[in-house]
Amino acid sequence: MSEEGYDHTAVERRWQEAWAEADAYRTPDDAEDPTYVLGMFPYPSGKLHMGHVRNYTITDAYARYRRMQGEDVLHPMGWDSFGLPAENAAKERDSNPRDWTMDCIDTMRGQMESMGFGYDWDREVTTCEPEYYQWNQWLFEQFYDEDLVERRAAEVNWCPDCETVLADEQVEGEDEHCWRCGTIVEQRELDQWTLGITEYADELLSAIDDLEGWPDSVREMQRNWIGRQEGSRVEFSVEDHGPVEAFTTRLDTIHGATFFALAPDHPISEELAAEDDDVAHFVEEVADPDGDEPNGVETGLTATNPATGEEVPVFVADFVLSDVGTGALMGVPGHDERDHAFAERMGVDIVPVVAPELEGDEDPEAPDVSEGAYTEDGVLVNSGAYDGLSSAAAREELTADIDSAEFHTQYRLRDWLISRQRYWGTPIPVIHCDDCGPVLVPEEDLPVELPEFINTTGNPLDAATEWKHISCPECGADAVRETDTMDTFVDSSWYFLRYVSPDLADAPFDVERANDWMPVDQYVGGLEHAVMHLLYARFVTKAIADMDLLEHREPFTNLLGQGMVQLDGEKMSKSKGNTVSPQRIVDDYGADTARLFMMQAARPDTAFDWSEEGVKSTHRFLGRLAETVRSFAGSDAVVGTDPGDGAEADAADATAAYVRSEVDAAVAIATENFDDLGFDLATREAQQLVGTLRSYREYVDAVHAPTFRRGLETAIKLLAPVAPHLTEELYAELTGEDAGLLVDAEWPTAAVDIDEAEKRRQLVENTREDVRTIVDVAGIDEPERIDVVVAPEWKHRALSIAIDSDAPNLVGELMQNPDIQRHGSAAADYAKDLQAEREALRPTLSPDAEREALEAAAWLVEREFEAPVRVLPAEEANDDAASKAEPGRPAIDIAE
RNA sequence: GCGAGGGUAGCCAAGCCUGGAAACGGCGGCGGACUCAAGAUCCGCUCCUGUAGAGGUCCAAGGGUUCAAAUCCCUUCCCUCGCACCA
Repeated sequence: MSEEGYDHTAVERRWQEAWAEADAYRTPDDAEDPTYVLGMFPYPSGKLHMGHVRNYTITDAYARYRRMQGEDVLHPMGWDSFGLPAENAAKERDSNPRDWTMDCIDTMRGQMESMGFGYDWDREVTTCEPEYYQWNQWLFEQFYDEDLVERRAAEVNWCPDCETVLADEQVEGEDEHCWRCGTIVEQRELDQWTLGITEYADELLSAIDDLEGWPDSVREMQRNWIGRQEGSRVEFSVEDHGPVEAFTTRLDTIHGATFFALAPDHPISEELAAEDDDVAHFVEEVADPDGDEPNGVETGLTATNPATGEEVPVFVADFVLSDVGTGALMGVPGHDERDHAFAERMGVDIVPVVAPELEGDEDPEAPDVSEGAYTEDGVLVNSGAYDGLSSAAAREELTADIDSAEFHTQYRLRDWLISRQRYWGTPIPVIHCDDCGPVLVPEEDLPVELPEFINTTGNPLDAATEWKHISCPECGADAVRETDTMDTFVDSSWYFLRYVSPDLADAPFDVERANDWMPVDQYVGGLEHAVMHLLYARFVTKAIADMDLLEHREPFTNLLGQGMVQLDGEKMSKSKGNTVSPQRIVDDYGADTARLFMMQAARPDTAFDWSEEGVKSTHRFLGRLAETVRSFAGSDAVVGTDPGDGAEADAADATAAYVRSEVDAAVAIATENFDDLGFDLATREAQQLVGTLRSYREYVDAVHAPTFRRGLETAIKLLAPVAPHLTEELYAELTGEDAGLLVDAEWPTAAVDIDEAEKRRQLVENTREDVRTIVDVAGIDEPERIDVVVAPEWKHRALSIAIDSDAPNLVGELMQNPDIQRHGSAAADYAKDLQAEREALRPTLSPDAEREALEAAAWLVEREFEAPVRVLPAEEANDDAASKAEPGRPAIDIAE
């Protein structure tokens, strides 16, 4: 008989409408500390892809689960809708970015609805609307007032394809390519706006330790990115040029500093290049900062080593980077591999000044550094008065003793460059006046709205002359607007706050409500944002907190980085042409199938392969589920069914008792897994329960209706977060009109704990396997009767005494117990067994629970071997069998 | 080079934090029930040996801790990701 399946299109549409009608996902403003579940909002590129579907299925399933647990839930969605693709698309189509973006948003919102994602659309946030981006401008001005905004001339990353600058975080890989388009970036010198994220470097770093709900990988990447290093600044006096500052983490090695090196673009190098052809030639022709070889040129100058007073040669070298430290360094070839290589090439002295620490009183001996540097900490030698000090102590003392030296902590993190030479972004609210310089647009004049799009080769804002020319707010003179817009990561650095009060007209967010609702409890998204978005959001949250606008200093309590959806082990991508269209899957199999397949395929944070076979199998499962519910709901059995758990209805029905215990087990296990986002295991459990119910239905003439009904209702509820449409439909068919919507229904509770449930399953499974093994190994063709004999009570007692006992002689202790002792040699034998395995003993089910579990499962054995099964207490069985039975391992006797 | 995360049966993938049963589930393969047949569904098997539930070998490789290790510790190899002439 074939499964007829179900009409997924009709079912899904029906319930999407019903949910909308009921406003099922609305989070009222007076909700108290709702569970805040958030997926990273998408860039509206036009169509949902599988990555989106996975991301948003995870948040939706979790949000639905929490809601069924009785929690208020905040689960909003919005659009990260500024950005270059819209501008490019507009140019290609001779349209404008706004219309194109809005079309994309409409399409994607429709697709999200058809996936059944339950968002509170009243809280939708769209960053390209002035109602949103005015607050980017407002925040920019607050940051300005807090001295967190700077305009500075700097060497910046320029993407020639995007025709704009990029922040350091947006340049990726060894080849330094643009994060968005992959083009190799160039350097340009420009006046640009930056936000002072470095002010927060220390806190951004140290607070990572407390982000226990974040993946280690992300925490580590952020630590690396911030790149805190403790060391000392020290000045070397360069002949004719005065003191030059260098940074070092190894001031203890300063007595071995035998040269001094400057970056090719260090101011002194540039001065020297102007008058020295060799230096100029090196800087312009030879220097190769990306090469493996440390190249350099002798300047002929010397510098004074402040520790030794000696004159050491000064080089311009390409391995010295102007944006690391001070762009100048002291070279210690004895204790740094790269300095060593350079010194060998240039013929500079190599002097060991740190020796390995030795045991006992032996005098430390300078290491041989002729072939390679000794880079470990140790004990100082060749360092005059500092000889014998440990490296750590020497760093302290030298920093104190050398006049120009001071402790300094250095970061790799740079300020966040937010200027972009693009149209489709938030205008930076600044006016440039020849007399007054850059002036903020007065708060009452915000927002600075984007002018009409002009299709031009440069920045359209430059071409918008009418918009651009304005009078200075301070002196009234003719002035021009800033034509750079903000990095779109500014938009996403605080959008999670806007959802709290999306329509608020006089502030970016409602402070009191944000204090109650934030932080986001569960954030889900791709880890390509591990540094960029997630670091900016943390920074902005902290800065806002310091403006007394928020009591929270971290935005996201728990972070899940969802894994990729792959095809044949490869990432799906348009360029590879190996994408699977979510739309097609929804058309062919329905949203529930797509969602359930994805959630059961793997844990949400691991990559998995898309499999059409798997999708089909999931679809067939949903068909079986529908058939099972419908044939029951449409039968006479359901009439007059008490919706209680039915446990008391017919205690003698062992098969029904088995089903009930499996229902409890499924609830206990699925609930625990939902709690920690283990959707694969949770849905598996629910699917297994459906299988159990179907086996039960097939085996008995008539199911015990209350039990069966509870089983179905449980399966429906356990699957509801992942496959909401079909379960809603079946819930209505099973419970009738009055029960209300499944989205609002209560999560089921289990009568057993996981430990108990697993012990039962283990016992049943082991016993069934033992029967199979015996039948197989003994070559029994058609068993006549199968007896399962439960261990006598006294053995259970002996076992539990043995587990608790720490007596040296266990046999002796057990035999002192009269209840055990009176079983004579059988007791002695068992006691010896227990003694032998003493350390490995583990608690089993109680004798009653064990017998009950076996009786309940007897039908499985009867069905499989087509022979009657008796579960007997030891007293009723023959002595031979009874003597073999042990707690957790019943004796089995099969008659042929 | 530094750092993080991994390597589990033919394949995918749980378990590892909190040590205790050849190790969940799916796919593929094999056998059986149902069927004229196919599909679907259902019941088993799928490391080796074994005529009563046993024995052996096993979770990248090697070593260690422990009564007991896929699980804890160390070393090595391989994979993935991030950072990197970082002073």
